[in-house]
Amino acid sequence: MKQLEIENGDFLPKSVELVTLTSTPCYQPKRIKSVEKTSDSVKITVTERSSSHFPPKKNLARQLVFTEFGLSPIISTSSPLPVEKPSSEMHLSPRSPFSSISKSSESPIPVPWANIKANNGTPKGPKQCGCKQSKCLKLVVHFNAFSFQRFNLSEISHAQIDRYCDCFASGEYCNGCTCADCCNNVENEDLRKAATEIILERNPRAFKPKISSSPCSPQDIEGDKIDSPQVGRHERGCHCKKSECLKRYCECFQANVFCSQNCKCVDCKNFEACKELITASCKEDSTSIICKNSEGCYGRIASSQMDNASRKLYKSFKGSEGLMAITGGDCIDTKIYIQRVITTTSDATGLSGQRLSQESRKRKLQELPSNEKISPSQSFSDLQKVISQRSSCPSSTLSVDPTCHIINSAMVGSLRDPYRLTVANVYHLLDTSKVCSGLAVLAEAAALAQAANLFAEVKDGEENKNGDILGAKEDDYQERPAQVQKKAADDLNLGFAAKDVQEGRASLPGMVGLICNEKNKQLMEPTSGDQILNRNLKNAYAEQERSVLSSFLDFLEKLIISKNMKVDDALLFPFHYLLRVYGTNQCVHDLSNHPKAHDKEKCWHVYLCWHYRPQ
DNA sequence: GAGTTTGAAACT
DNA sequence: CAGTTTCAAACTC
Repeated sequence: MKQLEIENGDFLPKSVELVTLTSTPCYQPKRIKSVEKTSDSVKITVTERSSSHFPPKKNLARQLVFTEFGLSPIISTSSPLPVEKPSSEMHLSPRSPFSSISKSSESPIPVPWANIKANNGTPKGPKQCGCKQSKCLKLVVHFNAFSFQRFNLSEISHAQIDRYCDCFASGEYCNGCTCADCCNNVENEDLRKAATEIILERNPRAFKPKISSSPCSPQDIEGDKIDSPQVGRHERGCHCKKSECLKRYCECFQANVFCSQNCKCVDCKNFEACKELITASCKEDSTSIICKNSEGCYGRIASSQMDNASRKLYKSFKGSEGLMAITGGDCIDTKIYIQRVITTTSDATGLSGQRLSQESRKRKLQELPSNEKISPSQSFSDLQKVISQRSSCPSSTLSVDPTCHIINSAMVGSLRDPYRLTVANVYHLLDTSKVCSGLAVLAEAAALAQAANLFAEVKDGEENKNGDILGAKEDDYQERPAQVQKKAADDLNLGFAAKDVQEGRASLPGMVGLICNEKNKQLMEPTSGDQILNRNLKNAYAEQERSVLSSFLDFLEKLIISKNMKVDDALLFPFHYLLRVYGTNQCVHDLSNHPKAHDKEKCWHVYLCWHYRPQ
């Protein structure tokens, strides 16, 4: 344990001592164990975590030398490896630009709390901490002079609020605070800097903004200025469990950003679809400005059934690589939409209040085959991309966010009602799993439709050239090994078709295989069979998913309007889709007369087999 | 204003 | 990685 004299003798205290109880030669997080202050010295005791690769050396002293203008180089007395310096630099000083500006009433900085009012409606003004045990130096801060210098004002204006000592976090000294035993002042500048250094060393990103800027969606630009989007999202995401991300406990909510994929929150309501609710929530406590950032949140939906639903949704649209390649885009709204769908249907099942324990989730995940262990964000991302095509689909007649205003309208006048109850009035009869089943069926249907189109194209083309060739090729196909047919069906996500093929009763004799055959020969003669298949089916994937999801949105729109839905009506989605695509009731008639009419899903399959039967 | 709740971060 | 502890703000009464 050593003590080093302060270089500038006029700068108190005279010595600063940093003691590491354990240390490693490499960078390891440290913890401030204690801070002892005497009249002429300060001792900061930190512990460093041991590393399995580098057994700790105990009682390794590290010394910090403080000068009036900052920290001198850290001397690591026995470390053979260089200590990893934080990527960011701290230049906290009593006269830091941020400090001087933000404290001023004339500050041009729109400090986060500028618009925050206490519950009694009186402006809180610049935050004043009330720390009692941390000496206003402990724990990580997320906003400081460095970030101020580095990021522009519009970025930092979005509330880099921290739960810990706000004064320290903002690079300011405590002034007029109610804190106890405060070390965040001029007299303890050395301590302050040491703490900062340690925090940075433990986490080089600690002083970087938690809320990052990100592009807003096009519709965000709309609307009045007051509701202009709060650009950005929480970098690390929140983990709220009880607040539904609608209270200021939630860092995202507090920072005026919607929850994002980074979040691991439960029962999240902090996404755009709940804008009205958020507005209401904010109006109630008058503590926040509403934003329109369209970053949806994939906060976990607190329902085991929902987990299943998510998986089903994903499964329905699994195999969308083709679409991914085509779309490539990232429409933010789609996340919101899906979440809204999931959330509301989850609510409808009455399970929204039930939280799926991590244990349960884990178990569920383990139950899945390895190839189905889809991370929520992964499936969500896929769905997002799929639906994003909807807005670019020329045939779409829907608004960008058709249900949003409907939901919101329903909320008008009952803004204080829990979102769950309001929406449940619309969705309460919906059965999530059945809707998902409908989606799965539709995915198959659309794939078939697309396959049929391809088939027709190929057929027409061939007939123009040689009317006899097609029949011959179809005959050829029927003689191909069943594995090839199965592969084609699988790749088109034609579950039932694949099954039929396996069972030796190909419901669509020759069609898929023929398409593959033809396309193979036309485009990809020299490549492998799998490659050929994949390329040929790309467009089919895209059309399949686009069609289904577009239709599903229509369906939901109608569903929301209808208040007399029966549970089984969720299965009407395929029919809705069929009617939309073909504009006929013939399918319904055919299905109702079918021996398997009692099973709507099977009927749907049967109908498709009939509809696309070889002519 | 006191007590409770909440969730981030630290810690084990 | 999961559970626990610490902490300070948010919230409730």
